[in-house]
Amino acid sequence: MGVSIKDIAERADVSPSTVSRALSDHPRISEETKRQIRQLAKEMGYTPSLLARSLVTQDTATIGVVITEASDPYLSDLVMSIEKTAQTHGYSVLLRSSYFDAAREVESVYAFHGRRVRGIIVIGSQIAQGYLEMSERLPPITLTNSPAYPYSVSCDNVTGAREAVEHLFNLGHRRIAFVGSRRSYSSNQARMRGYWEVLLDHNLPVESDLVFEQDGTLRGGRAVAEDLLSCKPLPTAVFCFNDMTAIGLLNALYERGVRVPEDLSVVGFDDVDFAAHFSPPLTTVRQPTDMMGRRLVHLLQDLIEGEDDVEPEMLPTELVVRGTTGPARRGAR
Amino acid sequence: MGVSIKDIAERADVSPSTVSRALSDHPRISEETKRQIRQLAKEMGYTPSLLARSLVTQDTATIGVVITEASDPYLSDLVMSIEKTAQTHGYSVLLRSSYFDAAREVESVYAFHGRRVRGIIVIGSQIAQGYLEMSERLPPITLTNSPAYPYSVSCDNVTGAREAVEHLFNLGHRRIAFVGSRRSYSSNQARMRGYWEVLLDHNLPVESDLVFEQDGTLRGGRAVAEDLLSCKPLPTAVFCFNDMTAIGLLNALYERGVRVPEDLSVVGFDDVDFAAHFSPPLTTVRQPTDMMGRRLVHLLQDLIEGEDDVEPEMLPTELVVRGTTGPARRGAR
DNA sequence: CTGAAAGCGCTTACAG
DNA sequence: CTGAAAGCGCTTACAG
Repeated sequence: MGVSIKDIAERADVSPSTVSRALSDHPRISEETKRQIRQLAKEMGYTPSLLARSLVTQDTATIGVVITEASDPYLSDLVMSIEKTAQTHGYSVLLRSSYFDAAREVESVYAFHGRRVRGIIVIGSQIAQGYLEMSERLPPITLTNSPAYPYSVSCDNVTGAREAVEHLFNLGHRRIAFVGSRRSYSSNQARMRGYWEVLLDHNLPVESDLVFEQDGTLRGGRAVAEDLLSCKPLPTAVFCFNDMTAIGLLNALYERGVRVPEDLSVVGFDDVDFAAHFSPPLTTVRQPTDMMGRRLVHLLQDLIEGEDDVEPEMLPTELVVRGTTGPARRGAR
Repeated sequence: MGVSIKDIAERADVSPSTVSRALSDHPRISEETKRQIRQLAKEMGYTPSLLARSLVTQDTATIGVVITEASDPYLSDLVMSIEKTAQTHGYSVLLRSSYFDAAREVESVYAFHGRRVRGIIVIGSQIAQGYLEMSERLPPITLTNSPAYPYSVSCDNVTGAREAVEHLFNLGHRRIAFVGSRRSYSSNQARMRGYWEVLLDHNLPVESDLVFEQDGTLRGGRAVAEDLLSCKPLPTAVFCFNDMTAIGLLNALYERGVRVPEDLSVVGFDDVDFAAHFSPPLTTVRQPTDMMGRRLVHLLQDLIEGEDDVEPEMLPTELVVRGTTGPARRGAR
């Protein structure tokens, strides 16, 4: 159907080998021949089949990215950063969603392998350590926020969460709630741990009815408001798993006439683009999203090149204090 | 390196052809042989190379998606919808960003062609009609919001914009500003046209200093506030190219003490997820994002299958009135 | 400087 | 029911 190297060879009256070499600028082909063949290739609208090339070179120059779902700007920013870095390094990226389902995640990984990607990045893996037991025939796999997995790039979720909760504590808050995400999520576990640690450090009781499990979405944040407001005594502050949850919650609070931060302080996590654009602007923990994308690709690159003695990476977060946190209500102390 | 059909053939003491057929459940292979070979394949950790298969079947079962940049939730939602639909139809998706640059866009299209994708979706094309003059050797290309291009899925930007501006007019607004995006953007042109049409319909002057060119980002929306507020007399309402612009603007207005909607009404476009979660919730024009993604893939599918007599599709929008629009200030009428 | 040949890992008519 | 052969579109030692 398309134009092949053979077609060009015929027209140029040379062998296919020569065409191949001319096109890849092989040193031992005469300039004259090269010029002629390049010209012909252009005329005939030739685009080399990377498919065929990959088969012989054993290099598809492709990486696969498994994402849970991109309805979270943090995740799409991460994907963009990965794609950008990958492209810089000459890789194409294949994308696939797992919809938070372990089976679909694994299926995607195998589908990628079938396409002979050089490496795979799984964002928000549901099985994390599970890859250690199946990595026999698979290409290198890199994970986010799974610091126990040897090939991973995480942000320091525990410390980030600690800083957020310390911040609340320092503002005088003593009843601090946590709205988490899915339990299977390692980043959720880490952030919850940070939350607990601070409470314990300050001899505050860890009350299970101040801990809520949600799904990291706007809707989840909205949905939790009801339960949160029926706690008694009311918490004076809430630390949320991520910005989406925080914003959903803020919205529901606003509708109910709960003032932020006067009645309730709220902290998010991620510092997505529009967190700063919310009113009041959201206090949150910034993740080095762009950096994570870059490190993820570089780590994968190292693994692809056979570099084996790599370490899990842990990137620092940064507390960004804005308008949704303030001193605890007097009466509540 | 990996396990191939040949390796299995040797171990099973049959020919590679038989292995291939057994694995693809060919009817004329004995059940016994099939079972044995499947078993062996599993044991040996065989994953067929779709690369090799594609080369012979001339079908990579892959489509390419060119995106401008996913920092806009509308765009990432669209990509997700495309990916979901593509996966349902057995296609993998290759992703690439153009960063609003025509050259990078075209480069991406050719890169996809090199990988022999079956079709390409370009979101937010910078060259639109340009594809008509180069489609000779390329796979089918489908565009968004370029209704003049024969293979496209658009939402009815003109009508959507008209409804937004009519809504403002009906609230008594007579000085209505427009904050647009890049001029090269066909959806921007269409929305601007809708804006103009309504003004003309009502014999309102079209004032060029009420029309601003921005870039469709939060930052762009923020940046325009200064200029907008220096118009005299002040406009009483603003129609924005998209929700990101509107939210950036709202934020800057809030900081300056301009009340919305009392002092200024604001309308967005897209109805991204968190538009409803903003406070006040954003009045906007809803795009059928999910539907667009599905139609885009189906259209591409038709073209791939040789279905030639397709029509550009135009999907309806829906005005969603929420909290950022209200009656014009008395004095301003 | 150029060509013939083998091979990447599959599929699929063509025989038997 | 199974195999040998050709071929998809390239690259790359091996010769000359």
